[in-house]
Amino acid sequence: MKRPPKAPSITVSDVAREAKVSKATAARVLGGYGRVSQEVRDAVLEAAKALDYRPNELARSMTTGRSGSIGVVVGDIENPFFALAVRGISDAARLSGINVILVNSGEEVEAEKNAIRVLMAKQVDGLIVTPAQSGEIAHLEEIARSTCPLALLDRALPELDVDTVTVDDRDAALNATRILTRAGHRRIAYVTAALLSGDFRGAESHINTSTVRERILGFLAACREAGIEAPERNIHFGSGRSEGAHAAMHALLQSRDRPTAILASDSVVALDLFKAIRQCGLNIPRDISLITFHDADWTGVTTPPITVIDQPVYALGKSVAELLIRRLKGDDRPSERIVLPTTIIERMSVGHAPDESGQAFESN
Amino acid sequence: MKRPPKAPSITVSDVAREAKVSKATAARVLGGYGRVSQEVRDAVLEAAKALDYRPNELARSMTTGRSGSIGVVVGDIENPFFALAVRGISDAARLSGINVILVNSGEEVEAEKNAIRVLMAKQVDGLIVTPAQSGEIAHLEEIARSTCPLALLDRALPELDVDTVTVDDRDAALNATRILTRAGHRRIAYVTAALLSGDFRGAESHINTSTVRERILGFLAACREAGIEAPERNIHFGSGRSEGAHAAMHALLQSRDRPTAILASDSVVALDLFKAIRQCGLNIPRDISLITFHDADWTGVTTPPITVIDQPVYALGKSVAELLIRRLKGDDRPSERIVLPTTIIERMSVGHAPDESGQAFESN
DNA sequence: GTGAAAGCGCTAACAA
DNA sequence: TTGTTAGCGCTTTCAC
Repeated sequence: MKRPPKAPSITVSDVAREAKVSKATAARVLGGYGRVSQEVRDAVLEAAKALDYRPNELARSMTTGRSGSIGVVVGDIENPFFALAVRGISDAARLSGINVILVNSGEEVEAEKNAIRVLMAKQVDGLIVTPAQSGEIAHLEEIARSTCPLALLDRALPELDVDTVTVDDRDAALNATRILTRAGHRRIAYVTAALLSGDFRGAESHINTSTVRERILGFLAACREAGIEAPERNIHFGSGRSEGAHAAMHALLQSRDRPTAILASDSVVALDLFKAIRQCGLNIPRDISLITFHDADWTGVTTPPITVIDQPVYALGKSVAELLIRRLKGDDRPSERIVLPTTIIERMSVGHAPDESGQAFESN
Repeated sequence: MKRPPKAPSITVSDVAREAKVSKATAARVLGGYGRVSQEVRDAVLEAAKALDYRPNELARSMTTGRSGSIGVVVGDIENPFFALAVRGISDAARLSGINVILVNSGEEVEAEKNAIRVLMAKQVDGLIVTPAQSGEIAHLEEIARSTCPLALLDRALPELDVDTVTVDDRDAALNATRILTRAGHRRIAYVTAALLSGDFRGAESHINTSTVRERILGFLAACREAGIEAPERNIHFGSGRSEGAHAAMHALLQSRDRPTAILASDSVVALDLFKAIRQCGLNIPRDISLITFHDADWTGVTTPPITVIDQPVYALGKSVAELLIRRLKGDDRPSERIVLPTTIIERMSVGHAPDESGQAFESN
């Protein structure tokens, strides 16, 4: 069977001719707008079926200006957190008959910029983004200024007044850290894959990715509450999946004053930490305690199972999509910032801090 | 700041007027085709920048017939297997400047059909699909007959003569099962999330999703080789994430003649099995051995770590995308079926079969 | 209720 | 090299 060089696709005109009506009339019934008599409608539909007519969405979008799809830019679709959030978005979108075009930024601003450019060029009706870096948001500000609705997922940007859905990161970090301090830990590390742009030391309020800032604020608050000095020394950025990060993790675990407890920013980081802890011959929870954000599947099956901060990830995606879709439908209330609550699932990865003599107590 | 009701976007004509050239000339430099003198080009580019011109991809696609994007339909983006394969596809696509539109079918044929319809309507240049069900492939056959290149990922369809990339599932299942039989196991179960359409008993050759069929063939071959009778009794379909599947899993593990070893079809099923095994108070590998397809992250950190079939998942995605992109570029060699090799990573989840008296030996 | 005609923003023949 | 002129397939006035 040979492939014809070009697909001679059936158009509205073809259907109109077949049904012996005008192009406009055929278009009306095929496009589902305007008023058409029942008889004519039936005739057109029959002709369409006979000819196997398929609408050309592109042409439709071009005239209407609407594409019926929204663009979603996430940091890393391989992270179960995003995978689940995306399902929340997809489900909500499907309910409204809206398609989702998904692009991965790999947490790189350039990729993010490019993705947004492409999506805009494809005339998406709206955009959902998890900003990769808080430093460079000019491209997002531009969208916010435009007529294309933008919504932020998981990471708020204070200077961007758009619909945003996040979780109460500060509270979550606070509560998680308290579990650690109450177990007697003093050397507690917060380990995140996020990159820090510029210097940090005490300038936590200048971190403008909300997720990162809020968590650090919660972490520090709990530490200070427990009278821990200079807790900010124990915040470790950039623990993503790189050689350097891996090495840094090992260095951290093998240093003389290694932390006795760690709070991980996501399940991917936590898994890396878990592996590194093992490789260093350390035992959870005897030598070191671990709590992580995100109740990933595997956290319940390790030995010991990991205590986690359970975020309503699916709801996060669902809500942000609903917010965006409401905008698409013309709602123009002032932008909303929804903060979803988290809970902590206590499992077995937190133990008492080893005492100064080096002897350890088990617990939990 | 008020939002204007409509975006008066800058068009080629606007740029042409500003640069004092014809629309065609402006279009040539903006679209990057045809020949234009350097001076004129600069003038147009400058005008475009001054006006902040953004091309309308939709309009472009409509005239060229090409959209510069490919559609990808996967079963479940939350499955790390697909997430990784999708990254392979995305990376390959990016290298060719092609965009990826991703849709989740949720392993449902209706959703798959719908996704394909939408993608075609959006004029994607090509399609990559992991067919949800082998029974209903009329919609895929239709694409195959059309001018839109189609490529299959991970699951081959014998009656569909299109580019396909899979792994050597039969060989993988054969080798994995042999590890089990050699450890003395006789009651070995194969557990898969796949649904069986129609009856099964001995009719394995009628299963037309290659992945499922090939694995079963390999599994059965190894069982027969070991002299195990009626091994097909131990094949369990439909172990996805449903109430029923969960119950069935527990029933299987608690039955009098429960298997002493299990081969799982993917890491999601394996994790569920792992949890169920624990809940039933069984111990791996003492009471039951476990091997799974896909070297998911977590399989190395459980106690014990799980022996896995390591599939080249990223390469799977990358290859299929490369094949498809080659087609887009006009290559019309006969369709190719690439089968990638797998390896087995032996960890600690396989033990000797308990002897008939019920006493167990540990091993591995 | 129906039809004729004018575009949407772009590319692609064809002339000049 | 540049400009002119048609469309792509659809929606949308605006008459009839």
